[in-house]
Amino acid sequence: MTNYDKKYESTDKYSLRGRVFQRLREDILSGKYKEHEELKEVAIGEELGVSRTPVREAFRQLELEGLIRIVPNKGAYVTGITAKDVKDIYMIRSLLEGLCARLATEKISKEQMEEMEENIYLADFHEEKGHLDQIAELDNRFHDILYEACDSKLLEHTLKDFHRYVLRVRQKTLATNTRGRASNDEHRHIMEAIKAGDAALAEKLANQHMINAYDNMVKNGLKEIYGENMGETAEDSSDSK
Amino acid sequence: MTNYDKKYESTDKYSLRGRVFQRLREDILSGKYKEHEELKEVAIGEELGVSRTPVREAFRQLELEGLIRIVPNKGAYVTGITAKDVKDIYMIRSLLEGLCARLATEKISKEQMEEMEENIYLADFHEEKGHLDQIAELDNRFHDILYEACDSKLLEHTLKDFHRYVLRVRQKTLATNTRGRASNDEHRHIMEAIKAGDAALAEKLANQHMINAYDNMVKNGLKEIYGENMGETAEDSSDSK
DNA sequence: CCTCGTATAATTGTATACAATATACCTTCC
DNA sequence: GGAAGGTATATTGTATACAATTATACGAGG
Repeated sequence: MTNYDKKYESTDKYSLRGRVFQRLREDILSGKYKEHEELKEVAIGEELGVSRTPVREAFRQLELEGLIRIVPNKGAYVTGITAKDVKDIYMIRSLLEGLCARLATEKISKEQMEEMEENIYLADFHEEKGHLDQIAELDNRFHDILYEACDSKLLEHTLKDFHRYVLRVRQKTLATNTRGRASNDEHRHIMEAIKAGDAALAEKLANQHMINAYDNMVKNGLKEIYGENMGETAEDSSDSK
Repeated sequence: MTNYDKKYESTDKYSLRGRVFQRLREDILSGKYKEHEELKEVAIGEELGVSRTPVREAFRQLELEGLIRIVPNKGAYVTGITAKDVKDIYMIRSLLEGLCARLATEKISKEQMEEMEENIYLADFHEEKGHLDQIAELDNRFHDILYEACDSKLLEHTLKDFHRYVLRVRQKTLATNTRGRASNDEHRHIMEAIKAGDAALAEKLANQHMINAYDNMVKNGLKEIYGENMGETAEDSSDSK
């Protein structure tokens, strides 16, 4: 057990700070607080019935998670994700998910393997029925299983960070297209490679899975959301005020 | 400009919290505070002449940087790095430094290219003279230049995180061996590949550079520092008290 | 001698008061 | 009318007081 999971253990669910942190993270990821929106300490505190102290500490944590940006003596703002950020993240994830799949081939446990198979089976079912929410949920869970199976807390932590970071964008694009089936087929092939003990193939398939996911995002509206200026910041348009 | 560098801009150097944060980070990385040592809010506050509030906020940031671990209602402890952690980091860095070198081949600026060449030239000089401190400094700087040259704030940020994280270990191993020359030669080859526009070669060389660096660490005392139990935690030996 | 429990001390968690800073608005002067 | 400056207000930064929790020491009971 490394320091990294203990770090996560310590993300205190029951202290006020921990609850504020988790609540704000949820609200940012779900879109309740929109990009570039200012978060005021007193307003958040009153809404949650706590003082400024735990709110401030939660802010410091959210900043390091990359979800908000704190400008000294000014305020805390929900960060925007640029199209360039998304591209970079998928580039990085492509390599690291490949590494993760390769390591998982050696390290995956029986239970994890079974949950992975069940995950794919269930996703097929919900795909038939058109249950978009469940499909998204299972998709997320598939990757989490993979992360946990690689037996590297550091890699797991890094990948979960990136994964969470792009969730905001994914929610806007995945629900309206037909990527679900293809994605699950790719999951199946990755799983089969791992089960067969073919680490090199698992790595290659996981690499490609990320590339496909990104390509699909671009095709299905990423540019519409973030503008044609892929690579420029979305924040520049709101800096006047 | 993405949110990530703005995040870094906001690492306030002049507020008390920012100064405490940077000071503690320095002290942890330099080894003033040893692994598993407990950091007490009042003690740190008195030493730096500030109240607990900025210290607490600095702790929250240090935790997210992975330098300390906060156990609710108990305390803050300097994190230990296990041999497994180091191995995982170098595995990840190998891939990402390769990606970084590949991207840098397209994106590097004239100034960055020149600083890189100068860096290698200077490192040769100090290698001749046996200036170990300068060699280490130039080695760090070479990688920072590479990170900055890839034109991805996200990748840069991620790599700097990992780089900083292993510095503590590296200081214990690099100063006493003859890796300096070989390392600088590898830097030169990476630089030449970038200069020649050969992205694939630059990636491959950067991959291998990390693998070599790790192999050298293992040969030169990593196990002595962290025990033979590569993969187990160093923290288990201090949990009784 | 060991174990358990209680009291006490030490430490962190939270709230609040006060200080410093930034923003907005209004006045004044050109 | 517009620009410069100052004052009021809002917001964050810091310090401190108090509450809650945890660790420690000590003594009673077995």
